Formats: sequence, structure tokens, C-alpha cells
Amino acid sequence: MTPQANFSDRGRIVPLTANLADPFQRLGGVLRFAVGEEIYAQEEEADLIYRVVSGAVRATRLLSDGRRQISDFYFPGDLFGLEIGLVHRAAAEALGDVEVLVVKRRALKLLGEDGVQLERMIWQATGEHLERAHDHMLLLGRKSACEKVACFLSDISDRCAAPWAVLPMSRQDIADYLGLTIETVSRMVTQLQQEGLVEFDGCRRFRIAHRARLSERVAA
Amino acid sequence: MTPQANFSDRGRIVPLTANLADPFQRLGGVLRFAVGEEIYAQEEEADLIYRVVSGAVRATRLLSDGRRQISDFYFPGDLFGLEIGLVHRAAAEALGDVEVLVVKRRALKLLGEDGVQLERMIWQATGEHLERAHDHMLLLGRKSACEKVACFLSDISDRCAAPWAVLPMSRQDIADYLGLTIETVSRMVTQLQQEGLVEFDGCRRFRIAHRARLSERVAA
DNA sequence: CGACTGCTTGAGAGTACTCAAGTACTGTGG
DNA sequence: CCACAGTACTTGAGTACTCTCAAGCAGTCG
Repeated sequence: MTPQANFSDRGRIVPLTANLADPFQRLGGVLRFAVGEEIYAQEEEADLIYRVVSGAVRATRLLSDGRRQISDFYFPGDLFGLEIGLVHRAAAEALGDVEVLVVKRRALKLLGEDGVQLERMIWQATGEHLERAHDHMLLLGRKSACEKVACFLSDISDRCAAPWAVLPMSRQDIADYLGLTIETVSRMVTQLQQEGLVEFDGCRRFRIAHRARLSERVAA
Repeated sequence: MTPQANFSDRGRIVPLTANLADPFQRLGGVLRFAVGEEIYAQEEEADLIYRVVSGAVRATRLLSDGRRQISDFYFPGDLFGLEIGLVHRAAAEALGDVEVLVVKRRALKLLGEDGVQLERMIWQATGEHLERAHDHMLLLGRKSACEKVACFLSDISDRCAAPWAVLPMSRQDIADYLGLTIETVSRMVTQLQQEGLVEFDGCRRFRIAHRARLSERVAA
């Protein structure tokens, strides 16, 4: 299994068996964070590159008056903390207990073939983040509240593979990701449930009840 | 002047004098497009890397029902058309008469030191695009119509350096960039004018009349 | 079991949208 | 150079969607 293949199953559970062909696993240090802990702060010096092993992470950006935008959620296999400048432009926070692998940015040059391989992974990930960012801009700028929530649930469900998915983030996180308020998210979830498109078991566990009809609501 | 320095004056007029230390200028071919012409289409195979020489370009993404989101505008010095996959995820269209330099992606490997230098420029530009995308998500998700328009005018003005700036894009383009309607853009522009924060001479030429007070409206 | 936090629901308000009309540019032909 | 047509922009009135504020309900943890 190449690192690329390993990386590509974004959001799936990555096998925890050691893979010595993967420089991230071989050279990376492990860090653990508890619910709500800050992995790095906005404007903090960007020293490390991160990869989620288990748990989930949110990347948040704040306006001075406290308004918050979550630019992305990272799941097992995802790289994050990639910055072009010297500082992190967004904060990263643990959505639950999180385990991450880290490598030093400055060490990349010293690692020979491993460094080259890691740089290729980082480059690939940066490009994927950019694509996701463009998709997300379209959602934020041009989709209705209902479409936003439908998209979101559909995405999360797709990443999970399993029929039932569990949301690792709060309604507030979802709202800040979709550019809505918590109340609107709640109302849209209720509406999609009443229409029989999704089914919830508690407020975190859900499944897509009618994928075809949900897709019509997603606006692609 | 290094290529990086050349690249970094995003939005300024790039001197047209040949610079043989810049591989883009030395190896790139020139293409010209007229108002509204498509430089490449959404889903078209991504063969080339582009750099704006003169004029301005918009990158647009469409939903199937025609709703449009402009993810960015590119000005002289900006690289665009950088894709991680095989196809362009957004279309690029000329906002006026445009001149661009292009290099073949597949040729990069064959160019030796020049290829390495070009790859570094592309990498740098991809990172900058990602940062801009994150800023833009915050704007789309969390700013009011008035703040969006204030931000936009402030940005354009900053890029121009000159006191008076000319908008190369239509109100519809601005609306699709900010996630608003054309009427709302128009009303906000009028409002900012009435408050004496900006001054317009016709509907395309403007200047910041009161930078400090405009900054308060920008929400950073 | 009770307290706390997080989620949902309701009523009312406000911002941005839609539809429609009017005004200013731009370019072309007389 | 001016008149005209066509396009782009602005303004107005009314509507709709999302937000705000407030209360009630559910899920979680000690």
C-alpha cells in the first residue's frame, strides 16, 4: 500500500497496523488531544504537519467580534496544518479524543527520499484542500439552508461508508461550517427527517433513508 | 528580480520588459483572449498552467441549475489553472482583453532547473490560493452584504496601488463572487457612497474616500 | 435522580431576494 | 458629432428566507 493509497481513503478508518512504507508512520511522532483541546492556534507559528490517526478535527477562523467560520473538518487519514507562510491561518481543535501523527516541516529537507515522499503527500493534500475549499465556497455563496444541510449530511455519510454515521461535531460546529445559525441547522435537519430523507437516532447518529431523493436536494 | 518577487506583486502592473531569469517568461507561450472568452472550461482537461500578463480573469463554478460562484479573480502576475487532478474544476473567462503566458504541465519534468523553479512557483501559488480561499469562505459564510462589498472594494483598491481603481468586472461578477444578487451589490455600493466611504466616477472607476472608516466596515 | 449542556421549537424581526421600472453608460449608424 | 439602440446599473415595493430571542425538551454525567 502506497502512502497515496493510504491517504486517499479520506474519512475511512485507517488500519492501525504499522506500515513501514509510509514515512508519516515511520517518522511521525504521536500526539493526543482531548475534546475541545486546541491543536494549534490561529496565528501560531506553523512548525508541524499533522495527520489524523483517529478522531476528528475542526479548522476554525475567527473574526475579531467572535463570528466563526469552520473551513473544514479533518478525519482519519487527512493531512492538515499545511501552511504556505510561517503561521497557521486557522486554529485546529479536537472534536473528540484525537490522535495525530506529526512531522517537522523543517526536517523534510533532511530526510532524503522520505522527505521527497512526504513533500509529495503534502503537495497532493494542499491541492485537495483547495478543491474542497472551492466546493465549499459554492455551497456558502449559492446554496439554501436546506441544500447546505442536505449536502453536509450526504458528505458525512459518504465518508463513513457504513449505513449509520455518527456526527463527531456539535450543531454549533455544523452551523459555523455551513454559514448558518444553530437554530436553522436544527430546523433543516427536522425538515429532512419529516420528509423521510434522513433518519436520526438521537441527535448525532443518522443514516440516509432515501439517497436518491436526498441527492435532488443537494444541488450539484 | 527573482520570479517570486515578480509573482508577489499580485495585482500590480507587471513590467513588460523581458526578464530572462523568469522561466515563465522564457519558456511560456503567449495567448490572447477577448472580452468574455473562455480560457478553459469546467471539467476540461488541465494541460497548461497560466499566468496573467495583462487584463483580468474570473474563475467560475456553476451549479446544474445555473447558479454561479466566482471563486477568484486573477490579475497581472497571478498564476491560475493549477489543478491537482486531470481536469479544471472551474472555468476561467476573460474579463476584458487578456494576455496570458502558459507552460505545459507535462513539460515541467523535462525542464531541469527551470522545471524545479516553475514547480516551486506553482506550489507557492497553490498555497496562496488556499489562503485566499479560506479568507473568502469566512466572507461568504459570516459577513453581511455591506461588509462583503466593503471588503471587496477595499481589496481591489489595495491591489491597484493607485488612488483611483477601475473595476474590470461587472456587477453580476461581483455579486457572484460575494454570494449576493446584483441588486444588493448595487444598493450597498450606493450606501457606502452616501456615507462618504467610497467615491465613484461612473460605475467602474472608484476610490476609497475614507479608508479608516471603511476599514471599520470590513470586519477582519 | 437531578443538574447541566446541547438540541429543538416557536414567534417575531430583519436582511437580502424577487420582480419591475427607471436611469446611465456604450457603441453604432446617420 | 449626435441620435438611437442595447446593455448595464440603480432604485423601489413587496416577499421570503434566515436570524434573533425565548422557552421547552432531550441527552449526558456525576
